[in-house]
Amino acid sequence: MSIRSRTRVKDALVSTGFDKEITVKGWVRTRRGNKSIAFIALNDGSTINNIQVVADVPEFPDELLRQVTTGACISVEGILTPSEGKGQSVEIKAKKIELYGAADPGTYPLQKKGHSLEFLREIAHLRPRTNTFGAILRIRHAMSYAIHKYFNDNGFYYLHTPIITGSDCEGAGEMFRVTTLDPVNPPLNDDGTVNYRNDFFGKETNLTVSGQLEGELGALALSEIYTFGPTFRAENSNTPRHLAEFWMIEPEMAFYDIEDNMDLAEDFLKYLVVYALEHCCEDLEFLNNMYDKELLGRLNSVIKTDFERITYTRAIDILSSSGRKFEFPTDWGCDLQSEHERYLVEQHFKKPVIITGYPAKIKAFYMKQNDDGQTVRAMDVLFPRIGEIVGGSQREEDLSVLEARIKELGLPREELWWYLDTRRFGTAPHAGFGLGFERMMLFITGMSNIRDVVPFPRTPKSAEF
RNA sequence: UCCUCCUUAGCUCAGUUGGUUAGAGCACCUGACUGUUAAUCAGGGGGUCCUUGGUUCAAGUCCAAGAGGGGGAGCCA
Repeated sequence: MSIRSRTRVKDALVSTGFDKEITVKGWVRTRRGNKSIAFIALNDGSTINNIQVVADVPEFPDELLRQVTTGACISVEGILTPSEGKGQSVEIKAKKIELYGAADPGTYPLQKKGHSLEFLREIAHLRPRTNTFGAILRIRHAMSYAIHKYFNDNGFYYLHTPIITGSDCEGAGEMFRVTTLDPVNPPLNDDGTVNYRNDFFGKETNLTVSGQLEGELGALALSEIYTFGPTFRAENSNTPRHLAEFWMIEPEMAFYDIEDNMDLAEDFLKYLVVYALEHCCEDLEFLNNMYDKELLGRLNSVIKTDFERITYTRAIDILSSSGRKFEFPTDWGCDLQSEHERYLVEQHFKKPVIITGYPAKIKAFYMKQNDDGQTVRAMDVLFPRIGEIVGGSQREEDLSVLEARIKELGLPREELWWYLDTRRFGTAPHAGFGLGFERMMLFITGMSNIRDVVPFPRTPKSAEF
């Protein structure tokens, strides 16, 4: 028999093939019992639930059972039977137990009792074996799949935008440099600056902070594309909502205006929530019970409600006439701060809010300018607890307007020649947005720290594992 | 980067006004128990009180600096 032939715990738990021999493999969560009988809770990650293995102690070598402790990995051959005890419907009467790997109980860091999330972050190599992280990682997989499924089913093409970029004008944040030059003794120009002509790419390169500009190139050929890949920001952001390495989904669509863009974002977000509720029910129930009693209620309410759509100007009016004292000013032209966004979403509307029509001067160069000459067709989707989860816009497709804007902001026009070419040749109205995958995961799982919804978080001063 | 709080056993935490040998629960080890459910019961081992310096007759406790972590803010997704 091949070593991989096994019944997954998930399948065994719902099987009615009683009195037949099956093999399960996994990691021991707990072992209870006495001199004559042992109960082993076994988990293989296929589900949050464990299967109970029952062993008649005298039938197994002492040495073997002594090593079947929390954390050990074993293979069990036995008979699937309806459980004699309460608490589970099926169990396995063990006939043969093979120990793949012991886990010294004195030094194995994970215990049957709950650990703090802070402690688990220090042992991120082992935390996937906990109920919490098993659930989160299964949900993370399901959400990744749902993203691809949604776009595929709606005629979008998955475009792979580059991870290494020679463009430093994306303007989304500080970048990580990519180089093969000797950091101790790099070649220098006469003026003392680093000479990148001899670097691997012959120019200065960085890790991408956004695939949007390249995404637009794809949309202006394939009509509807999306990207879904890692994104890197070297900002010194120390918050529960920021990572230095995170995943971003960026759909980009030709022949969409800002209204179509909002419709897509709202439909997409609701689709993901529905998908999670339908496919990750047990994991979500666990998270609801252990971490956030309002999680399921919140998820269910979001899919039933229309997102509130307001302009920036209206948002400022609401904030100014709210009678609330904010730390930051709410004058027209000021950027909305966290406290403003939270007030709008959590106090005023009590549901997701999409804000459009931001002042041009606080938004990026590529956003479509409105006829008022003041505002741009930007949109931010604000979620309860998370804040900004989506940021997007209709793009400026008019070459002369775009060039004027680039000049106004002092951006390096020459480096954007390829981007501007799309407006020069067969330009089209188009729009798109970016969704932070881990921010979506925060909302879906109810976790409060973004470091707990990614397997191996990278944050300032932290790149362990 | 700024503000603020925290750091005591493997984990979670208590430790009074500065005062003898620093405690608890869980975990671990030993033993008891023939269906357990975070099993239960009895016993046992286990400490660089984050680091460095200072105040004091005396510091886990007070002061200063540093390190690590949490929360809030900024930047953003």
